[in-house]
Amino acid sequence: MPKKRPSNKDFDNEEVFPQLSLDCVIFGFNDGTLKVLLLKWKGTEYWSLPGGLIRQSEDIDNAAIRILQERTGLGQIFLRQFHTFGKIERYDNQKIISKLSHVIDPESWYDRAISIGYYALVDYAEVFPNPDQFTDECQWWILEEVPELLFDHNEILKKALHSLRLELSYQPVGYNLLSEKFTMPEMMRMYEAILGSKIDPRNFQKKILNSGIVIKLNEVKKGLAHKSPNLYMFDKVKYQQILEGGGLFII
Amino acid sequence: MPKKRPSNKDFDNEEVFPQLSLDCVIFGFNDGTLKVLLLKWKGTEYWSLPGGLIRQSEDIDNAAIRILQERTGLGQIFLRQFHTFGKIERYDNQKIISKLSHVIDPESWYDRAISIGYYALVDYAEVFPNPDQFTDECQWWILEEVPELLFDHNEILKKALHSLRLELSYQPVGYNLLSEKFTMPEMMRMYEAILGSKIDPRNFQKKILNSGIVIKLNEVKKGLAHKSPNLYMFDKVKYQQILEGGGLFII
DNA sequence: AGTCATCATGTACAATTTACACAATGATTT
DNA sequence: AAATCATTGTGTAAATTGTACATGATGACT
Repeated sequence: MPKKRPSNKDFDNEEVFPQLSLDCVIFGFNDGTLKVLLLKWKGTEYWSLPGGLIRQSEDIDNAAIRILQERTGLGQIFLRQFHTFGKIERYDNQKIISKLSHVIDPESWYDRAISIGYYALVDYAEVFPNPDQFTDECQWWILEEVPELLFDHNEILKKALHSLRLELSYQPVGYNLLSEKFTMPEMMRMYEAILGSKIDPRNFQKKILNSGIVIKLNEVKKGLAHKSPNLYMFDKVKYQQILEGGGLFII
Repeated sequence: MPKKRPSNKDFDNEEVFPQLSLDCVIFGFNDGTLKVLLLKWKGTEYWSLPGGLIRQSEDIDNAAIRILQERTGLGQIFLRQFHTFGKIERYDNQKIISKLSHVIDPESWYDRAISIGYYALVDYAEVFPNPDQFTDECQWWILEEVPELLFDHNEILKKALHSLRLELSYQPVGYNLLSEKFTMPEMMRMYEAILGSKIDPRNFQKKILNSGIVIKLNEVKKGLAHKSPNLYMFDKVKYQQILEGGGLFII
């Protein structure tokens, strides 16, 4: 079915896997809402998820780490492979080519590609968004306000969020979305943002403290408009114990 | 890193994705234990999971369905994509070539391949195991007795089982592992086999009946050595409702 | 000094999960 | 025909977990 199948090269002249790509859903948390990092393609108003190709010389997990590094500047990342997308018609190829022909070379474009999806949780405050060579903007979007994306990226995002929610329900996930020190309401709002529902603060606090994954500090967060909330940190040892098995946790 | 990159063909002369494969972990349940369908490579004593290549003309889900159909004869299948394996050194390539050089052509063999893993749950009694063109035996193995497998297939199997266990705990998965009519102890032993732990029969029965996914029939299973157990069936409507969303459920 | 939004906290009730033992069945043996 | 034996089927009480809910304390701002 594909018309052309040139041997693909990436830009370091590193050989890459043909017809295979990797897409990253990068979640951040700020101001009480979940955010996603999106890229705007050069000379267009079209947005997509960050992604890239997989080099012959790297593990796919490392490809995801590299792409994340390039887009966010972060080295310490929570990453999960969540699904591989391989429908024949993931999106309308002609439409994509017509939208992006000034950036991509239609001659070296495959009719079909399979994409491996990863999602990442990062500390919003430490990210320096960085466009790639196809794009001229890299920006956080509020999850609920994400526009129509190129390719099948809305579906990928939806599936990533679904996987994140599932994971959250049986594992503590927050580590990388919050700053090192955080308040209980911050953590609670993060859970609310991910799950998309309200949580009772008393029950939440009880549950989190009972699990032992956080340590209460003798410090409060000053400078807010109201009562200064107490600060907490994750108990890294306990946290890791609970995460035991399953997934890629780089720290 | 790969030395050769020929355009790969499969045997219907259908073009396939290069450097990409698909592996299936096919679970069955019989005689109180979980079983896995394995293939023995021609002229060797080496076993592997069933697998294959992905055609340019099919969705990856359909590739998995096709492979399953070819190995088991079954059309109605419960399938889940659970992970994509993409380490550089998933296994020792030279070792594989030396073991299988009489079956595979080392010239058309990639130095590296990425494999998409699916697991399937099938009704043991209805499967007709069927080797492929590289193998001369297709057989059920008891999960605990699975030998050392070719490639990284022991790891893939381990991850599949892990995913199945996770899924079992939030979805009623049994439908496809049991015959149409089954007894409560059979169902319980299936859960025990998957989870690898004992379950209290009174609590199990209570839970399953309360969930409403099974219907008690006015029939017992005769011919056993002891008291004839009652038969049950799944309530398909209820079952589907509970499965709502998430995953590939082919029926 | 008063106002106000936010933070911190405990108890009672409901729901769920866990632990646990014995009588009934029906094929097999004596 | 009676006894044996492995297996099936069933209920209750205790413990645990989850849920619902309201008020006083704080600290910046006016």
